[in-house]
Parts: sequence; C-alpha cells; structure tokens
Amino acid sequence: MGRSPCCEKAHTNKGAWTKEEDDRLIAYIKTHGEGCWRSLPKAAGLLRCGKSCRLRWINYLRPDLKRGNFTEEEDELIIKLHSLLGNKWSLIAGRLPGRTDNEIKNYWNTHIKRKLLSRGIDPITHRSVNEVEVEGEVIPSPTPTTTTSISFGATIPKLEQDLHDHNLMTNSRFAAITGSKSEERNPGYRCPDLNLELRISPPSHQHQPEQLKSGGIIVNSNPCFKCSFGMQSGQVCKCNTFDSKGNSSECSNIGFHDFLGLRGSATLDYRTLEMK
DNA sequence: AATGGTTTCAACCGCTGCTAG
DNA sequence: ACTAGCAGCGGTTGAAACCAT
Repeated sequence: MGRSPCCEKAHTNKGAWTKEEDDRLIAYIKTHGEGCWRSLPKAAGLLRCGKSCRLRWINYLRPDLKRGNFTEEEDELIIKLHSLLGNKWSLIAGRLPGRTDNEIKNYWNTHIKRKLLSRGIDPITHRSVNEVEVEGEVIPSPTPTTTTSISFGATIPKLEQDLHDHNLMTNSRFAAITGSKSEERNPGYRCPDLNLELRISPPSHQHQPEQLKSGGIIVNSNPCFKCSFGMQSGQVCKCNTFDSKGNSSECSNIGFHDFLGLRGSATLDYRTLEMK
C-alpha cells in the first residue's frame, strides 16, 4: 500500500508559472500567511500541486529575496560553508539572507565549482586536486596552492551548552563523543569569521577501556565507528566493546546508538545548530 | 541570418524526517 | 510500536537564453 499522491496529478498545471498564478499565490499568502501547502492550491484557486506552490513562493516570490548577482563576499562565504557543511544547501542558505537553497545550489554547480577547479581545488573535498590520500593520510602537493582555509579558534563549546540546556547529554558524554576532555575544553570547534560553531566529529576509532556514566546510564565511550554513526540501526552490532575493567565483550545493542552516539530522542539535528 | 553547442536556472521528482493518531 | 500525512531537502531535468561559428 503506497502513500497517496500529494495532489491530483491529472488536474494540476506543471511547468512555468504564469503571472496570474503568481498573483493569486502572492495574494493568498499575504492574506492567510504561509503554511498548509497541501490545502493552499485549492483555497487559492490554483491548479497546482502544494509542493509546487511552496517552491514557487520560497524560491521566487518571497518578498525578502535578494535579486541579482552574488557578490565576491557571498562567493567566499558559500565556499567556506560548503567546506564545512557539504551539500546542505538549506543550511548554507540560512547564512545568506535573501538567498534560497535552490539558488545557491544552482550557483554552486554553475559558477563556484568551476571557480574552485580553476584554483586547483577539488570542489567536493576542498583540497588541492594535487593532494593524494595514502591510507587515510593526506599528502599535500609539494607545490603550494591557494586553498580556502577554515580557521578554528578556541571558544566555549556552544553546542555543548545547547545540549546541556536541552538535557541531552552531560559534559563527559559530549567529551566522549567529540573526543575532547571536558576539563580541557578542547579547542577547535569554531570558525570565527563565519561565526559558525560546529560540534560534529567522528568518535575515536580506538577501543579503549573507558566508560562514562551519563544520567545514570553506563555508556561505552568508544563504540565502534559504525555504532557511533548509527549505521546499524535496528540491527545487532557485533563489534567489541570494553567494560570498566577493560575486558572486551561483544557489542549487542539493538538500535542503541544513534548518530554520534546519541540515544533515542537525543538525536542531533543539523537544523538545531545555532547560527548567528 | 541560421544553426548547433553550451550555460543557466526554474521547476520537478523522489526520498527522508518529523509528527499526530 | 506502527502507520500515514505532511513539509522540507537535495538531485536532476529541460526549456530558454546565450554564444560561437
């Protein structure tokens, strides 16, 4: 049994929007506001799919959209954000007022990719195209190339604070996940020029006999890489874990680890990362 | 002016995550 | 715990605009 279609495909217009359709959509949203896209077309008298209305509004009709070419500053900001976030266009768009994810995605594919390649930078990895990776270690090109460097400075880990605020994890739990020591306040989570703080880092791959108590629950500080990234969701993991005495045992948690080792509802959502 | 290749970008499609029942 | 409905996201497509010959 499949999901019902989002709209009556047979009775909806497709393709380019007409001026009249735009006017109808603008008028409706001005009166009733955004939201409930599914019922909007009918209510607004549009023969369009709700998705199509949403897209048209967000990407083209919204009054706060900035029109015109991207500036050099915007270019550089997009490059930096992409190096941190990857193809998370909506997150990148969130840092560029008046720009939409679709616009940035298109701009990236048509302009910035080429720009980076002309600088000798791989637009996917943001490394010099001459760099080679040998067994996980990056060997830089012998000839220096211009690269976009992301500088990280020491700061109070903001996400850690956020997570505390939401009772999601303790200092030690966070430290376990990030590999930092809570007392040391391991630096390296802030990009000052972007004012963007990120707390995502892969957990240690080394199994060490260390356990942490979090909210009364014993958690293994070093689950296997797969476990930590929640890749075996719903399946029994067969990796080895260590108890408090350092004894190895088979990890048999079913759906225990979520992304970054957070449990249950304590999942880390990109969108919850605060952007100033 | 005509033609064909390339680029741009609005729009679509399919998938995912969240939420309510 | 499960399912269905929905909004939102990212990848892809294709028509229009642009450019070179």
